[in-house]
Amino acid sequence: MENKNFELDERKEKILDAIIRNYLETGEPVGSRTISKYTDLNLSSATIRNEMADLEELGYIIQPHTSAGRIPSDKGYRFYVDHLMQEKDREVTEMKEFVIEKTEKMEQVLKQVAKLLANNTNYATLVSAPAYNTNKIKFIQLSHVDDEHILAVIVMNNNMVKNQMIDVESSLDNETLLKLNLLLNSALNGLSIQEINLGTIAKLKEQAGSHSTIVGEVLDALANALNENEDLQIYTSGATNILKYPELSGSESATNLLSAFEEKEELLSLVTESLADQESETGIQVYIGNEAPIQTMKDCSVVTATYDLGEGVKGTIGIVGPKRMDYENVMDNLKNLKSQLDGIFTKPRKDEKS
Amino acid sequence: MENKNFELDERKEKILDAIIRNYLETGEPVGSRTISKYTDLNLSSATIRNEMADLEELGYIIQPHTSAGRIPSDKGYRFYVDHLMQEKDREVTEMKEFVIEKTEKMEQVLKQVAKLLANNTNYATLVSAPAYNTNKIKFIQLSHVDDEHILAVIVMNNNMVKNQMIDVESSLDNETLLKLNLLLNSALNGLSIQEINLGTIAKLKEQAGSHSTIVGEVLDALANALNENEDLQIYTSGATNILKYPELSGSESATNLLSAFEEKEELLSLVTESLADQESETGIQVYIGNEAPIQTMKDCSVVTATYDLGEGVKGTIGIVGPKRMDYENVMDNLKNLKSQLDGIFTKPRKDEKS
DNA sequence: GTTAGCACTCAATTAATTGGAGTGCTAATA
DNA sequence: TATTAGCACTCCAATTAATTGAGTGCTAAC
Repeated sequence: MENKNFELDERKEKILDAIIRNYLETGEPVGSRTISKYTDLNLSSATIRNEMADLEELGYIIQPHTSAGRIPSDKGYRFYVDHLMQEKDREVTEMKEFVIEKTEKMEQVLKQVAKLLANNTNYATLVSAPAYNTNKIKFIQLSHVDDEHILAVIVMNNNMVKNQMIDVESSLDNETLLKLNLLLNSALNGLSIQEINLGTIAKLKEQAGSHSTIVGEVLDALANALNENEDLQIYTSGATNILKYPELSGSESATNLLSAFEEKEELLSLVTESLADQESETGIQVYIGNEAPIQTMKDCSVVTATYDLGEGVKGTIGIVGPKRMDYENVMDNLKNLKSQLDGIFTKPRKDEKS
Repeated sequence: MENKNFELDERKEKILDAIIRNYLETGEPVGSRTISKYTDLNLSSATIRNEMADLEELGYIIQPHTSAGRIPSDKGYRFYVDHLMQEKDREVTEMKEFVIEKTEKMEQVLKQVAKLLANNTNYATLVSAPAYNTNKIKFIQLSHVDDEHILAVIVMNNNMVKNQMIDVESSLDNETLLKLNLLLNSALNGLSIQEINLGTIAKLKEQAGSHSTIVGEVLDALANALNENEDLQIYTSGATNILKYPELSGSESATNLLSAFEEKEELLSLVTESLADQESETGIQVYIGNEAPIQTMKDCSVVTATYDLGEGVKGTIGIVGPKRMDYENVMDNLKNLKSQLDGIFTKPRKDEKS
């Protein structure tokens, strides 16, 4: 009655909690007798039955068929995640196995994170590379490769490097190349991709004079190189874990899920959605069943965390599994990895041997 | 009797052929009555039965259980592939859908090839990036990025580009950098990775004088960049197709296969093996059942083709599916793609619009 | 408000039944 | 001697029937 929430009194909450916990463990519909013993409420199964009937009416649990036990509904899971689940706030340092090897290559790290998470949770995981669209150009260089090709090397703020080969009609002499280099650098250095607008471009081409076509190509290449790579940098692991859960592997949705993880294109919308959805203070989002951003995952639960490298550069870590998911463990893991990733690539790393 | 092969007379061959073709189509064990009608031999089912008994004794076909039809054994498939199958030698040009969009990026092309093949065959496919270890260095450039970093850009013969960021203690002035560039290029241009031996290195370091540590780092970076990428460049597609075939998806081997395609590490040995196994004049290898290079695929058939970019640079295209595989179609597709890939990256490409 | 008791329901397991495709063998046929 | 028709036999696969048991809802007593 005096509980903060109107629908459920404390006893109902406890019973719901017990039902869900039990179901998470066993995966079997749970009956009144089980609860009667499982809890410390000292109530008979008959009483539990009455309460369960109420809980079902309120939509928190479901009976797969008459004369079966109850399983949590989406609403039930939601309530569990929001109110019942106790988040274990272990300190990060406790978990030795989680220490990420600091490698030069971001790619390696992210792959490793995906794998680590999959191993720890037994669900399917994905990690998106950070979206560097606010990142700035640090340095551009055109080099003569052979008579028909110029190589454009672009270095970004975070020391990410992009290459683009450019075909040219006729060979350029060194002097022109040097001039173009100078021109491009003075015009573009310090700008982010968004900041390169039509004005900048027009001005640049004007200054380039007879070589404006080359400049145009460089700009195309720039946009090209940066977009293309951002588009689809998602690392996944443990997709086959999906098959471990009968509630998923049975239906054809399992195949769709596996395909999604193989093609990765569909996962992109999951990432963007989750990046947009950051209301919670923890930076962790939970999608249950139909709440999931993409239809393919309507029979799953999806938990995502957004890691933040500072300056608006963000990426996503995600876990996809059955609704009957060990939310506590999953969120714990995510929180942990998130805190380790936050800032890892921008932080100075002086402790390396080489 | 006067047949080139000792075990089977012509009639038995025809019957075996009919059995296998029928089984490839239907996936069901095939009985004597079916064959009696299917072929133009005009034999009664009883006669066929006798012949089938012989074929079984010789090991070409198998009876799943008494009172079932026969299915091909591994030996049967092998005979089919080697002697019975007719390879349709369509000209390449016929197949419009196969035209590969010529993109700048090798990666894109290979991904596309994998996908194309998976779509055309409904099996799982993999494409390995070519091993460029015999490829030569075309051009090296060190650039000043900031006070603590130098960027090494290495362009190979085939216009492949590698980057490696190098940490330096203290900033180098432009002149030194220019000198180093000159030195590195004159020493290393035209060499393949194998050709850079200790002598070259010692000499190079000597010439570099006080900057020999930098040179060392560049060489490390070089080896590093080139090895690392060669290690594990395998593109896959259609792995989930495996689930379409009951004989695979039933057992747990399906999960193992899917994992192998997800992790990709295991596939590496498949690639190396198939590169080693090139006896056939067509450049295509067929592994049936236990012949497969890796244990995970013992219940499958694996067909690989080796494409050749010239100068010893080679890669593999592979298909993994059930033993009951449409070998003709698969080999046709592989031959086709192989011929399109052969030399594609080294050939001059003048027909592009830009 | 709680509980014991009882009749009822329904999935899941196991057992029994049947149908049919296919074989192997034998004896007749060309 | 090779081929074929005929028949008894085998065994999987699919169907139906019987059994079990966990769990419920309801009622009446505490």
